[in-house]
Amino acid sequence: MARCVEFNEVEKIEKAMNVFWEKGYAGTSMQDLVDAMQINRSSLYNTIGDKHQLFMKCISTYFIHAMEDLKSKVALETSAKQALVNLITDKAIGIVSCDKVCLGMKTIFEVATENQEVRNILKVNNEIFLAFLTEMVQKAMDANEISQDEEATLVAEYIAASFTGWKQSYILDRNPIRIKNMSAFLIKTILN
Amino acid sequence: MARCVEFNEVEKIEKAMNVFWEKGYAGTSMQDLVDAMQINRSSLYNTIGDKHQLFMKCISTYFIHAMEDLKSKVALETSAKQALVNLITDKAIGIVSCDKVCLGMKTIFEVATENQEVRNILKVNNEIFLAFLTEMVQKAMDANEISQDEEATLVAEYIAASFTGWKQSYILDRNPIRIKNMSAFLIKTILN
DNA sequence: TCTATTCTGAAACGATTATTTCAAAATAAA
DNA sequence: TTTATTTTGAAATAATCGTTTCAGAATAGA
Repeated sequence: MARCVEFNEVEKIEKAMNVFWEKGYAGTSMQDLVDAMQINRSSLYNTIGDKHQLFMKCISTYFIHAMEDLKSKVALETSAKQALVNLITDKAIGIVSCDKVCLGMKTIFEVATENQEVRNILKVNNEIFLAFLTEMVQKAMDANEISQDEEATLVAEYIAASFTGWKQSYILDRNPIRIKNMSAFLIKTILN
Repeated sequence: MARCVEFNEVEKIEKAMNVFWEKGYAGTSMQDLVDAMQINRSSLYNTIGDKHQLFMKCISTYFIHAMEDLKSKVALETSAKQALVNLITDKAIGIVSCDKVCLGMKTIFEVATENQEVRNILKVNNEIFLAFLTEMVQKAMDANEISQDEEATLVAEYIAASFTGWKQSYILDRNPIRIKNMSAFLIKTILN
């Protein structure tokens, strides 16, 4: 009976995601968003909602992509330990090959402390990631590839926390060697 | 010949610092600042400058306080290793006893990537902190209190990066035990 | 007390903020 | 083609943004 939406929502969300990624939540204006998304202001409000709702969709999309990327890379490896080493090395490379701050990390420090809803979606997604990591660590332990002195959960959390620390270091120093050394050190101390 | 400034600048800067600390740079308005500082808008612009200049002063003040705090705590300890253990433990406790994000960390992720001047002041102060940490690690190595397998600089950077990672974890999970376990694990793997 | 200078308070600045409104264009079914 | 419904574009909204202006209050030296 009526006209249909003309734009691809997923595609537009991804464009919005990149703006938030670059400027942060408070630093991004609706004007920035409609410019980047190439969508009309009222279409945006009609189909997606306000700034906060759009942001939530962006965060979700971001994590879906991140997990897909992660799983595709791990899937190729049969040894759990080697998969972990690859994952850590890959993260270290990822950190130094992009000067932007990962949207997840940026959001944790900018909005998660004040906005309950944002904190919650980050928390949930982080737990999915941690569960995935824990499973890998546990597999490596079961296969006797790495030490079983610590609990798998702790090791997984420790690895995840390291990534954020490396990014902080790289934002300030822009020194890829430091990140490489830290990742090598993490691998050495954990996966022995 | 003329009237003098009536307010204590240092005192006002500290009040401004707390606002930025809570709301971030973009999230803080000049209105928020004049309200918290209890100072007139024009007095603020006359004596301190615009938002950016005020922010820079806040960052400086923040780091001065942080370093003073750090040095006073370390000064009491004679063993370099024990001083390191205390420092790490203390940081872990600090992270879980405040739901706010450390102003330094918050700023690194919010503004440092885009604003050269902010990045630079953070970088300089971070290097002072790292130099201080490195010296402690080196002393502990020289005294044969900890392993000398790694370079002192790397160990110091690794410790500093861990703090940021722990904060990220705590923002999401609010789980003090996790932070305690991670700090214990760091101490165990590094200071042996 | 007078005068020169500076600080102070409040109002005003134009630009931008997020969001809403509404007439006109578009389109799917009748 | 007509009609009912929805999208779209642009303008308008009221609020807030960072910053400036300026008359008047305050004060230190003459």
